[in-house]
Amino acid sequence: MARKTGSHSEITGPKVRAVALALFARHGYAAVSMRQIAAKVGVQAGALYLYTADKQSLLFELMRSHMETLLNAWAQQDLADSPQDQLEQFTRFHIRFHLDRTEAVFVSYMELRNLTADNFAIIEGLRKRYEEVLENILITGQANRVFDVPDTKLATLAVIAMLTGVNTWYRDGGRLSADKIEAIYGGMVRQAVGLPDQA
Amino acid sequence: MARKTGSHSEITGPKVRAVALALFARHGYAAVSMRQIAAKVGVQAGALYLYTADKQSLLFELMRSHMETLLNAWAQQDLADSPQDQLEQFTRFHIRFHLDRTEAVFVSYMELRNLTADNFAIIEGLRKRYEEVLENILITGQANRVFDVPDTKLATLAVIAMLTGVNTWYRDGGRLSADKIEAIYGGMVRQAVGLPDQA
DNA sequence: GTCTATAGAAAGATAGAC
DNA sequence: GTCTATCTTTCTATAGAC
Repeated sequence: MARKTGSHSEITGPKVRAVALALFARHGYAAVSMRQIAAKVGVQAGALYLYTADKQSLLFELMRSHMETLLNAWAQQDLADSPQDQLEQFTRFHIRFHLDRTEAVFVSYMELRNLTADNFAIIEGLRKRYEEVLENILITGQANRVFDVPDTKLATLAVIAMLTGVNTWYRDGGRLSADKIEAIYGGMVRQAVGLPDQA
Repeated sequence: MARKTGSHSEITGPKVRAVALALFARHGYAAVSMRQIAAKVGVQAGALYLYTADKQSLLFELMRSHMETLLNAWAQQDLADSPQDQLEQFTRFHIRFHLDRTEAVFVSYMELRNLTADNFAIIEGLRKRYEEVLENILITGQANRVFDVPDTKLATLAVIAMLTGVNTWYRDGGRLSADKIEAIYGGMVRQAVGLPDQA
């Protein structure tokens, strides 16, 4: 019952995905060859097809996994009581989660057009579920008259774009710590939805 | 002195760039072949090299041209007097300009990693010059105590990310007109920098 | 499970005819 | 100015040995 010696599928499989993620993030899906991935993993190109049906499946699996990890991570949050606190919670959660996975975020935003139509539809569905998390917070706060948001749909997209934008310039060891950035963005988001400067 | 009949460099050259822009925007730089571009232009692949030194130069020229058009368009604006009005002017200008050139915007943000190091540095320089336009407005408004912006650098990046994000979801004939979108985003930006709901 | 070998297609770019 | 033809390289994916 012992597994055959030399079998490394539990190691090599994840390594293939990790290497592919790094290379896709740096050079782009279309610019990366299966040979490049194989070389970095330390196997021959043909061996990759033991771990993925093809290059497209490799990309899709990376994106699907990223989106589901995101949704699961939010689902495990202990949701705050008031819409104001939920908004701050979401802001900090979003920035932190995305700064912790810059490669997956980059690939998930940049490589959408390289998905097949079917795969694209699945990823889009997951992305919309995440947007609904924020929109529901805004809708509740608007109904309670604590927010001033003329269009919750646009505000959702505006806030998410603003927060995800941090990934385009943040670098470890830069001028501001992640915590400080969360605080500053938290303040800007509060003001953007019409809350006073401090609760 | 008459130009040789059958010479079309003034027509074909721009057409090559227009076709390349459309294809790069849709499929990505790395995924588009010179043969595909040539087929859409209506020439053979070899003929493209009469209008561009290579594929990289074609990409760079599209991005450089886009950024310089952007900077020139802003330079020709009649600048408003107060920081508040300048901020609204910038918001409307940015959304309008970017919605009018979705392909160039897409390529200029997505294909940065496919530029050579030298070309990347040039494009980055142009992008920073544009960011300074907004940051200078925020700095002035902050100095005059009409804005409440704890960090003008972060606020600059946050506002630009928010505004450019419109391009990811806007479609002609959608729920909201460009003018309405400008108004709603104008309001959110005002609030984000600490201005009251209406001037 | 990984290898070598290779099929088969397509890429960027150039040469030289017209 | 555009063409055909081609050089050279590289690609994804598969077949079959071990």
